[in-house]
Amino acid sequence: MNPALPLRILVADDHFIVRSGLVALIDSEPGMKVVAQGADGAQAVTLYAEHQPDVAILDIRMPGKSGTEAAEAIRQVFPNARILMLTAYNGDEDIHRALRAGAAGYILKTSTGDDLIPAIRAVAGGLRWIPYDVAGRLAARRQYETLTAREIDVLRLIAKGRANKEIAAALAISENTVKDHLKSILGKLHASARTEAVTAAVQRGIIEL
Amino acid sequence: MNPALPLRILVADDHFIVRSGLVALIDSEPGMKVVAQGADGAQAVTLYAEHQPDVAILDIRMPGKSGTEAAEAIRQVFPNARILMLTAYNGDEDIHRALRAGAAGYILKTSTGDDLIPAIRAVAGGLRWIPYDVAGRLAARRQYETLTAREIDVLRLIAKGRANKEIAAALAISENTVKDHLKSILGKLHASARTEAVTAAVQRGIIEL
DNA sequence: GAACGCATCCCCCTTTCGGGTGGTGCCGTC
DNA sequence: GACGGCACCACCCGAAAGGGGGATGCGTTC
Repeated sequence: MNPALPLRILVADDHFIVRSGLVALIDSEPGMKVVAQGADGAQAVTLYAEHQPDVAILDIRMPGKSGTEAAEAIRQVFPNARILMLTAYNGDEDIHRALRAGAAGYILKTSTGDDLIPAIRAVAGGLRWIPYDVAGRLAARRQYETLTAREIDVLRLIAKGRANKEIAAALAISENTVKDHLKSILGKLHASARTEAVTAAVQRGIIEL
Repeated sequence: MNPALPLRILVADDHFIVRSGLVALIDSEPGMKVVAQGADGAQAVTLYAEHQPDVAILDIRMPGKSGTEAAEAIRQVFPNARILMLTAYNGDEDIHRALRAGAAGYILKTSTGDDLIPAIRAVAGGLRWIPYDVAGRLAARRQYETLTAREIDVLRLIAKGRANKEIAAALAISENTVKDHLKSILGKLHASARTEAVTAAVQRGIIEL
């Protein structure tokens, strides 16, 4: 990477105002500039392939394809993609998801330019950027298994308040099978009741409300 | 208000990046400029009194004193304060709280400059500014009664997946009473099961996950 | 003081849920 | 071909949920 050339950056966030803030902060910094902007994960993937920037800054929560999904999609095609995940929340789940999806670092939306710019440079240089206060929490984080497509189908209907019998009718399967999927969901999410499963899944970004 | 003088604007948002975006968008617009920035509701109140801007743009959700609380505090001292509420979410509950707190307008963080600038001018001119889709929802909005404080206590524990018996123990009341509150919650939110009540309440901004 | 909302408690009942055990067929991996 | 994961189905059973009913006390509002 030639230090004489400015860092080329892609930003993706569903909030136009946030994108404007990022652009303002980045473009006013010598040696880096925003070359593309997207409003959701799907756009981020397309724009990444088109511009192949040095760093992609993705909001972790976006409508449609989320930042994590976009990161996974990008890194399937460009395994060396350097991704900096942006989030409004400081929850462990978001952070872990970001890193698992292949992000090299993450920053909070509360970050000032004094934090954002070094983070971008670090990620561009192939380093990781993880805020100190949560680096330790990550290791002790509780693991959970991934849900299958069918389990997520069931979970979405559970979130709508549907009873097992109604879910069975909607998916054209037996109520026993719905219960089977539910058992599996409860086990994987370490939940003891359907309501807890739904809130846990929402917090982890598995489903949306 | 003299049209020759630029509109003086206060922005308050806990996300530095969002503040930067607002400043960039506003200051690049002729006839308006940001005169003060705050990171929470308390700062917004102090800065408002200090600068007495033409328009205050407040994030509805901030740590400590929220945007709605700040708006109420400001309008107690300055009843003619023109407040534009900013939010990432468009839950009905947020919108109602904002308008009830005395906000003249309401914009989403997804808004572009083409939406933000007219909103500021409208509010500065003493008009209301409600996004079209929000206005429609407000009119056609499914009416639901407000929950009591105790019902929200119960609902929060339900959202955590607690059983009625556990909730009774946590709140030091009888399980029958918990069931009574739940019955009331289900009726008020037009839900048929506790899980649906939780998702409906989250979507309306009554509780958070 | 009557009416009302709120919080509290109690009973009843039926349905649903959650957890256990068992099985089949399919598909991909080792 | 054996193994594991997945989707599917079945049965049992105790616990939990939810939908009725009625009741008390305590404030506030009319």
